[in-house]
Amino acid sequence: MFKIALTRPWAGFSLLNMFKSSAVPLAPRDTTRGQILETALALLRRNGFDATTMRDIAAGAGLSLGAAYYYFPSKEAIVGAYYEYVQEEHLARAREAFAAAGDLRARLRAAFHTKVDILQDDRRLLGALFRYGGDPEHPLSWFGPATREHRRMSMAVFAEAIAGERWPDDIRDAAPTLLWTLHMGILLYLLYDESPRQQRTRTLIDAAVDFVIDARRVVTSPLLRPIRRRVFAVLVNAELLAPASADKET
Amino acid sequence: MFKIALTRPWAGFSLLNMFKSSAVPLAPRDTTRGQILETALALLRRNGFDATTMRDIAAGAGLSLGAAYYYFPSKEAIVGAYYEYVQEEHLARAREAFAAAGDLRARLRAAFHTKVDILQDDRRLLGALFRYGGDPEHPLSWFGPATREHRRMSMAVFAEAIAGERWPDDIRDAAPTLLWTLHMGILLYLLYDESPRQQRTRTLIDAAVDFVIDARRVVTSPLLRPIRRRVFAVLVNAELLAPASADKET
DNA sequence: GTCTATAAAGGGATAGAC
DNA sequence: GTCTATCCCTTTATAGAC
Repeated sequence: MFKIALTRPWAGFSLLNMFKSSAVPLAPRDTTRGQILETALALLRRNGFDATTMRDIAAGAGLSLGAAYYYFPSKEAIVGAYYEYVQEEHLARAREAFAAAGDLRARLRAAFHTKVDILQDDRRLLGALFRYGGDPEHPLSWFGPATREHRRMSMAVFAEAIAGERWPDDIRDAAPTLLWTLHMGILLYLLYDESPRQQRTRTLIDAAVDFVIDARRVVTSPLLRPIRRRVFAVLVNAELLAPASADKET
Repeated sequence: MFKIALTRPWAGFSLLNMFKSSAVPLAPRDTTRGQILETALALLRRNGFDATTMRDIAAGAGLSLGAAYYYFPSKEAIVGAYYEYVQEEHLARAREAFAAAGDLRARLRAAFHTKVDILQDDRRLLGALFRYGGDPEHPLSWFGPATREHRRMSMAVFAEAIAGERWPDDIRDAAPTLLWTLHMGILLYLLYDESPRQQRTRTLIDAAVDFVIDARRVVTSPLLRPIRRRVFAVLVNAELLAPASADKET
């Protein structure tokens, strides 16, 4: 098993590492790998995960089945490559929007809307990714240890969105995680949103951001400090929140 | 296709209807169906969804493959039957705990803990159910239209937990949905909880309930009424919350 | 009506020739 | 790197025994 694996491009790497080590953004048309990815994503978007077979993908890319498996160890790996692309694209688009700037409300809206911009037409594919969330062992699970780095990068976008505002330290630490959680909820909503052009998700985002702005005043109130303390302590203890970072020089 | 289907016990029913119409609780050992279910659940619990084949199940129950398919249209249907069982069991156990009563804190704890009691040893199986959540069309999706009745029943347990307390009407309407959402989050946590006997999930539940008790005071405050109103309006509009029931005679 | 036996289709994945 | 051939499994469907 090991010997054989070494003859393949993804040998010795976890699925995840493979995606990350691809210097290629998503689909450079001139490589075989790029052709497979492009074909696969078109098919996956159109027909969903189960209805798209590796045989379809190989045929669409003008290759044999075995050749497709040479480039991707599994169908899941192809979906994983798409996930990497989404992450990079979100960071890029959000930063662009942040540069145009605006107040906190505008930045938060941008953080959520750019993500939905990217995912809006790929809801069936999103649903395919969702399935791995139930398996802690799976390298593609959104909540598993294997994707910790993914989550960290995803949360970093929200950290950038709220940077430059004055926050109590504990809230600044917790906010990216809380916003990421909200964003996961919004993505679940998007999955089920059958309104034209997913307008309802857009409306929900704006309302959710308004709520966050409102909640900011309430939650930062000194009156609620005891509750806040206790809640954060519980979340840290449950490993749902990173421990407070004391190293904040500057 | 139609003619053949009519000779089978699940003919003319959706997958979901089939589960619901089963007068059998879960596994009455003396029926063939019960034997299949019992065998299947033992295998699914031990080996997970993908590693358990219909051939294993049939063999374990001392039947042919075809016979297994006679009773269950698919492997998913077997998992679905388990889901029905969980629902009924939760209602029964929670009601028993509610009868022993106690204050709101005790009742809320009971509502969450009884659910975890039932699911604790079946985390791999839970993960298998999770996968359908990404597919709005799937009859077993936890968030799809096909399982609306399931959710309603699940929320009803939480409605019973908070019954008998004094609440503002809008909060009484919203609370079961909010508690159900919290409970889904806790189940996700349970899925990933590798601590001995899932002690961390138990701790999280207790803390979450404490938070709900705390939050009750804050959220019902007249000062927050404007925010509350706006949030509930948004959630109703997003169809995440049922419209306020004005028909509350008595 | 209930079940067995079996086959065939479809698809993920791998082996090994070239 | 690419192909063909093949394995294995799920699932559907059918014929027919009891």
